[in-house]
Amino acid sequence: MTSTSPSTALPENPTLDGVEAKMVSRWAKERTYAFDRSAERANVFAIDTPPPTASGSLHVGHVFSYTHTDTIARFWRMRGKSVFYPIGWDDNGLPTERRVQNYYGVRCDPSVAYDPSFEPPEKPGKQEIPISRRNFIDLCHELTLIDERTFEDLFRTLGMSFDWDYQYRTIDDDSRATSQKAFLRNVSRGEAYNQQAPTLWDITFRTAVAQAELEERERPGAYHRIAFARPNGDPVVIDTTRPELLAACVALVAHPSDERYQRLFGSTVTTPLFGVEVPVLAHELADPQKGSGIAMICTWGDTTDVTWWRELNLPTRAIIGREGRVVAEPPEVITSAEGRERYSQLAGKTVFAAKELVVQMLRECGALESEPRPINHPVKFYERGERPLEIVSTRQWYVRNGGRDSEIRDRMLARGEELEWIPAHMRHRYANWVQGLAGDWLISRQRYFGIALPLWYRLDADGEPQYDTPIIPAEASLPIDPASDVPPGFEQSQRDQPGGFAGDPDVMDTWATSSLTPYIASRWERDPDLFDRVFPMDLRPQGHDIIRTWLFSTVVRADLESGTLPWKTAGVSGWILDPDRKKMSKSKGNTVTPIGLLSEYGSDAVRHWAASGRPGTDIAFDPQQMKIGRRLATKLLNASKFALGTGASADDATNPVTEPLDRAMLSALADVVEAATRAFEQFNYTVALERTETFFWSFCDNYVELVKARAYGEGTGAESARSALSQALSVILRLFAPIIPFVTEEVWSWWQDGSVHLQNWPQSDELRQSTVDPRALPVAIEAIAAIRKAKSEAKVKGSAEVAGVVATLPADRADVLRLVQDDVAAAGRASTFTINEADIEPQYVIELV
RNA sequence: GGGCGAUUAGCGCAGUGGUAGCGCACUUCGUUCACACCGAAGGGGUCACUGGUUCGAACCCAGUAUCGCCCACCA
Repeated sequence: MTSTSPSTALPENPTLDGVEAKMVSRWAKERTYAFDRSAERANVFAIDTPPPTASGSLHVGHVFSYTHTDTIARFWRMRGKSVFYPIGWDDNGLPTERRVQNYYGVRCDPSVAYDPSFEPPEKPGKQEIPISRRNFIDLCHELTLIDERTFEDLFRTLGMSFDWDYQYRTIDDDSRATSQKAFLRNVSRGEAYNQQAPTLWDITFRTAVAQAELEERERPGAYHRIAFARPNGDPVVIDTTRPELLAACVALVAHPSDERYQRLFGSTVTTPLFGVEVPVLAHELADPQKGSGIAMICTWGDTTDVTWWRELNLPTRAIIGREGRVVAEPPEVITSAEGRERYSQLAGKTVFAAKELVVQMLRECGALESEPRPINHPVKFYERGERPLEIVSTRQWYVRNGGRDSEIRDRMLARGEELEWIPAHMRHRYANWVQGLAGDWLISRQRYFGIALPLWYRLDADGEPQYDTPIIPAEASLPIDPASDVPPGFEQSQRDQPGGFAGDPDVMDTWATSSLTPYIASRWERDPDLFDRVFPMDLRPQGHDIIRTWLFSTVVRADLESGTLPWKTAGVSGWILDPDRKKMSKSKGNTVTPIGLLSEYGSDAVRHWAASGRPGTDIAFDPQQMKIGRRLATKLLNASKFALGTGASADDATNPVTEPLDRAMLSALADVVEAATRAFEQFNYTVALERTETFFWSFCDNYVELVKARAYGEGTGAESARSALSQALSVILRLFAPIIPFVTEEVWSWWQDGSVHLQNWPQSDELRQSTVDPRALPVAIEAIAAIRKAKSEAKVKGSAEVAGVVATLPADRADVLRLVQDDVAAAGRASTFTINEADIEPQYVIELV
């Protein structure tokens, strides 16, 4: 049989130039990656793709982890699954607000009236322009759309096989309706509640912050030794880093077993400066080793204060307001004229200024036992904030997540056990977090660009909101904006009037919405047919830094709403570290933008580099590594052209493979197929790549060299060679396709129909040869390597003629060598080839011309 | 303080009981004959340390050290 396939059209000079653009447009036009929604659930592979933060920028870390998921998606697609691979954009929340603020030079001021004709300046001015909430939100929508277009271009260039018809935005109406509906279901089942309570508060952004958004930073501070007075005038000295909270002091506390303070428990002392009588109490959390062993409890200097305040039933004397300044009114308990006068000097001051003044006052009245001793200590910050958090009493909405309820906590821990984790040890991070929860999930935020809490409150005759009985909208009316929509049974004129209603002014935490991505992407209750085919999903890919936020909150929501895990497997990816092994992040300024990498090395090269990072492991960024994939892609072009240039075509794959070398090569390839398949099934794209790549280079360097002379000839030997080349190339392209989709598609297009990405994943049994000595290939390689070595040592070129080769090796290996003798002689350009048998290590004597 | 991970060639990394590997970098040689974004042949490692298990340990066990990450109540 000769090569007659009309589809074979080899390029003169194969090149990678322009291949990305060509394939991106072809895949879009042909809808290569469209989800087949007629598939039953069992035949679907559904992925809960992380929606990138639209206001950020994509960096090389995104390229890394998104590539990992894409290889898995492509593998399952070729295995015949209908792959549900949507993409969303996380565009609600504070990051967007900050970006809009900087990009346009504006500031949201809810007191400003809406200006329909407002246009932002060309360039941001020095002074931020105050604009209405509605204008601000319009700009958020505008800018995120621009950003998302840029992201889409990058993802397409990278070769992500998303189905772009299943896009969502976390701020679009569908996401808003889903988020509000899920929240209202939580409310109706008693899983969400509102409460006035001490709240971690960011004074810059003026919003409450959840436990999951905290981070600790080392900050300089100082111990201040302050003397309280016993009724008899004896001093009791405490150490504090927060002397400015003295007016908020409600008690002193020491460890119950601390002998130094035993006699004080139950007695009272008087605060300096303000003359307030406070009790001395005992509590296990007081650490005898810290400071003087006795601490001042204030409302509230830190989370320990909150614990003490709650467990010891102490009164509230909060003095720090939402702006981070001392409030105007002193606590009622300060009654002395002197105390009230001192307080009035503090009122309105920032925490920092108040601290200085209190220290000065203490010094003047002799209550400062010694000068402040500087220390460095951990201080809690909002992860995006720049000033330490304060604790302020506010009313907020919470969702029960096990933080205050051991039954729910145990259930969430069980979910963590039920989930398959890749890599397995990430399971501990989840358990660690859930076990350490300090309270329920605070989901309300005092911000603008977010999804509104879909509630109103009745106002009583005094205009006070009735928080216990919120007015809940009908699900069909969602999404709603309580700031402009009017609840059923009320008139707009009753807004904010006594006896009328008020809209909840807050928005939901961004995680309250992104915890619903499995519901948003699968169009929960908007498209029940789709939902049933894809939920619960198969895979959640994500970074390990957001196990405590995105992963955990998604598990919570699915447990509460559906009583199930949201997905079967969590694939946790590692970080990209810079060459100094520090995590790359924008704030450190050590990020690498992917666009330059993609254009310099090509998408396949960058993907190859990404796929060489094992699941879950951090990897140091080194642009040198991009060259490996580039070289592979180039090799694939040239080797394919050469193999097909022998005349091998798609039709030849059905020719009988008769030659031992060919049969041994195909059997070795069958082993590779099995290993790669097993690896991919375990999400290990790295091992799949490594096995395929090793085989491919040996295939090029050895098998193709050994067989080329025969393949160019005629007869059964030539037909066998061309069949083996055709089969092997087809399989190799398919094995590589998930990792390097561009070059494989390019080569496939030269000689095959359709997209390589829609072909069946290769099966080992199609390649496995029933009668073959598998040693034929390694023995042939050993022989040709010996000839090459002799030529290299003699410093002659590889194409030099060889007068004769004498091989001496054990009888059974000699038999194998005889099977491939002609191929070796041809490839080595040896005119005579003699095989002797002896029970020694194989030995080759090469006589050069 | 609790938890998790890492430590293998100059650099980046594979290798989980059977003769230490890959890529980059390095050395030498080789381009009309698929590929210079190339090929061939080389050099280079007490597998962090100390014990133990085993016929045999980079691998299993115990401990130590160093680095990194996560968590924990900031006096």
